[in-house]
Amino acid sequence: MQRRFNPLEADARWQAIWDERQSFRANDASDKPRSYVLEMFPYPSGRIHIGHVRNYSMGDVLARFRRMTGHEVLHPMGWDAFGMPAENAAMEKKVHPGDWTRSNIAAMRAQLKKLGFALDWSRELATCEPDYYGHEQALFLDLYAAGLVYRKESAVNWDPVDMTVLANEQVIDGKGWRSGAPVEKRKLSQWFLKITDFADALLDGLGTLEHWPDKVRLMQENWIGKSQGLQFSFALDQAVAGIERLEVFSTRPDTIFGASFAAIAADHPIALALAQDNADLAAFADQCRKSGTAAAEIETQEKLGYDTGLSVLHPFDPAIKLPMFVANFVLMDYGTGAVMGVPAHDQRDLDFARKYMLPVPRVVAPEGEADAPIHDEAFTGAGKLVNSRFLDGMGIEAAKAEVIRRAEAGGWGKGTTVWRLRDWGVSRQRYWGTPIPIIHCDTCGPVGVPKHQLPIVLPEDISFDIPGNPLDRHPTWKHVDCPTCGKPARRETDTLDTFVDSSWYFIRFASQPKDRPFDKAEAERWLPVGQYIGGVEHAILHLLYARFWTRALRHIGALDIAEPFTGLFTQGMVTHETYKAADGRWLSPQDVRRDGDRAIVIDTGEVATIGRVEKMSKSKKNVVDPDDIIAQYGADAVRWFMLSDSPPERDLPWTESGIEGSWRFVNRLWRLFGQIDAAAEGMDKALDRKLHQTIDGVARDIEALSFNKAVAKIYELTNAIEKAAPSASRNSAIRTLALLVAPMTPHLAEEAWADMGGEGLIADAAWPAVDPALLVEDEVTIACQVMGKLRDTITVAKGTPKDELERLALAAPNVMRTLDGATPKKVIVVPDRLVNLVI
RNA sequence: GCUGCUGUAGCUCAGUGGUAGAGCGCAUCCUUGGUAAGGCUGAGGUCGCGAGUUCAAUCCUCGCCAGCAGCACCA
Repeated sequence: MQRRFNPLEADARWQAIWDERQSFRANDASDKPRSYVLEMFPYPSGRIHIGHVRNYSMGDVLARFRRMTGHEVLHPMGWDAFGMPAENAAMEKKVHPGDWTRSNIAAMRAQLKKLGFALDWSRELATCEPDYYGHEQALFLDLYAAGLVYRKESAVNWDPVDMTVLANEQVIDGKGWRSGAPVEKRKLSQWFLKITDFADALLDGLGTLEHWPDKVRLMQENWIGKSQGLQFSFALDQAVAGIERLEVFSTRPDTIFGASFAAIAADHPIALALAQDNADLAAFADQCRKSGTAAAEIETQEKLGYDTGLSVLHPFDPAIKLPMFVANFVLMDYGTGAVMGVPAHDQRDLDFARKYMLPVPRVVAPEGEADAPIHDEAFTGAGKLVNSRFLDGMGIEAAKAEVIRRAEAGGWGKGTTVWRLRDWGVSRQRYWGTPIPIIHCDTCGPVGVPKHQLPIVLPEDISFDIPGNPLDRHPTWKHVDCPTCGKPARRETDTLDTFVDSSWYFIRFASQPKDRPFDKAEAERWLPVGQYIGGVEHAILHLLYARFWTRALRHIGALDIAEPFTGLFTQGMVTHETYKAADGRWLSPQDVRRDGDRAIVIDTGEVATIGRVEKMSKSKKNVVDPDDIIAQYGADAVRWFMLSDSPPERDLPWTESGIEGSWRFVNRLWRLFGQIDAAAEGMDKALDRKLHQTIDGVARDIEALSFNKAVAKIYELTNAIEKAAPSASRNSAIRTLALLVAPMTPHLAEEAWADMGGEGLIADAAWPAVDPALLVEDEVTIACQVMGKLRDTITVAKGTPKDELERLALAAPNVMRTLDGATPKKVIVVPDRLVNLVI
């Protein structure tokens, strides 16, 4: 039996069988332990890319492994189907966003199926269908009723040519990415979700997420940005436009006696008022607004200020007057838009003070350094308060508490927590999204759509011929009667941010009744998601929003889960070399042939420049199409390559030789599977031991998502089996090997299993049991060292006593030669490990 | 600037307080009736650098260097 493994034929055959038997359908009624394995659902851009293949291969290995270890597994797939690319396609190609999206979904579904993933397709959903977004509207109304949704004016990036709102990343150098027109800031009334109500809970919750990468937790922590301090007010020495006090926030109220100036943002109400009749100040403020916020600019930007000529009075001593500046480093949208400047203990304030020759009084100092002058570096370390009247001698924390206490007693300040996190603006002035289920009535104001009228379905007859929001200019769609008073009213024409769609899809996967978003009890049986796998680019927004949404649902009693994803894994990208032609054009890998260290352009024979290894992207042309690769090598070789080599959290460089190596290995396995020798007898203890160590190790590695380690162990086992002489042990090892690779190369494994006469499908088989007795070696190799240097080794039975080891080591030929008759001064014996002789 | 991660063979990575490993690549040879291949053998490593702990450090500790990533005038 030496026929070749033919993946094209075998892949399709097994996929059809799994489909037919509904092998991967999750059983809601099962009493097995449950395991919810989820990969971030894709945006239906039209084609699966290699990054998806890597992501879903990892999830699939885990899902299949969990099935083999007796779990009832939920492993679903769906489509994050709303969003701008569909509208862009509509404008460029004159196709309806719905048609475009649905045909993309069909194409990508077919691609995914060709990879043989163990998915429960019966739960497939697309967020652009009314039977999904209608339920989302219901949830939105529930949150609205609970006071977690509100409306307020907010500035947006407005593209005056496309007549549309742009996301921040669509604004390039102040211009719209598509139109190139200068972007305007416009104030629009928009809907917000009160994520800030949960800021503390979301921050605290991070502590419970032990199976999340530290870096993601840290990123969320930074994003939430909790700072505690004192918010207090300075009295102004003269009122400006009726404003008599300046509110500031400080995390270092202990340094209040070190303040030597106050600074306000260019957009601060006081600055705006003063600029009315001060052209210089107005010009300065304009300059501040223009300066960029890019990291590089911030790094080099000089601290600039404009002296208002006004002063503020120190709250503990009105005799102390501090000058008030407008400064370019104070941000209006953080805290109160005003700060107290303490140059000795804040670097920015110090830079500023040096420039404007302001005093730099030191108020915190380590023991004995009270008089140490401040030079170019602000002192932010620990110490005791000095030059601070009643605070002198206190530690920093005690001083903070004391200042807050006195401020609260005096009624001019309050201990406060300031968050970087803002409420979540969910309004998008676009067509291809979930319509916000609100009706605006001149009499009643905004009114939630009654639930029985849901879903509010997007109108189909729209056009993208002219700029602007098609919903807003649709002739009839927005005209409805007010559900409360019956008078003519208007629908909200904004749609929801697509991050709302992805904030609860994992719940809908777990339970999808027709008449409501989900069944509480049913969803709670599957949730939370035990293992979530996706790209680190979603580390902040998607994951934070989903966490918020889950908590909000708990708040309204809809679902009693605190955290949606107890386990999170962020996988690395798939990268590829880049190639450039002599004229600077990017070349695709198909156009280039590798020849040793050089890359040759196939058509012309020219030498191409080999560039950096980068994330695959269309612009650099360094993409490979999964379809091509699958057609060439089959699904299993692709899956195997995705799992081997690089640790999953790191980037994986795609190489031609790598995929070829995987293909060769698949064939090597196939040949090996054909080598069961019915006539062979006898045990091979060493092989048995290797087998059981591998079963154990691979299981641990898969549980830890260390797929590359599992792959390495399977390579080792394969080597060992190939080298072993025929025996009953070897036959058994070959059979077991099929089980070990079943989660990774399932088509090959099924084929081999059938060939070997295995019972049923290998997809339904159990993970092989480990014999613990075989995990330990009974013979060990002992290192024999002289002065810590290895001179010889001896092989002995495990547990050989110390004195015996010492005797054997002294007799080892190379040891004797090295000792050359000398008597060891000291002998170190570590049983089962080594003997070290010190002379 | 702050935080985190990484540094082991040409490449991608396992690994361990005590003999340094795999895949790919490379070289030699064999096979050409497993053949869009298969196999034998082999070369190749101051385990980033420096110090400390230890009988013994690639591994533990400290310092440094390099690369990558995230955050960032956040008061």
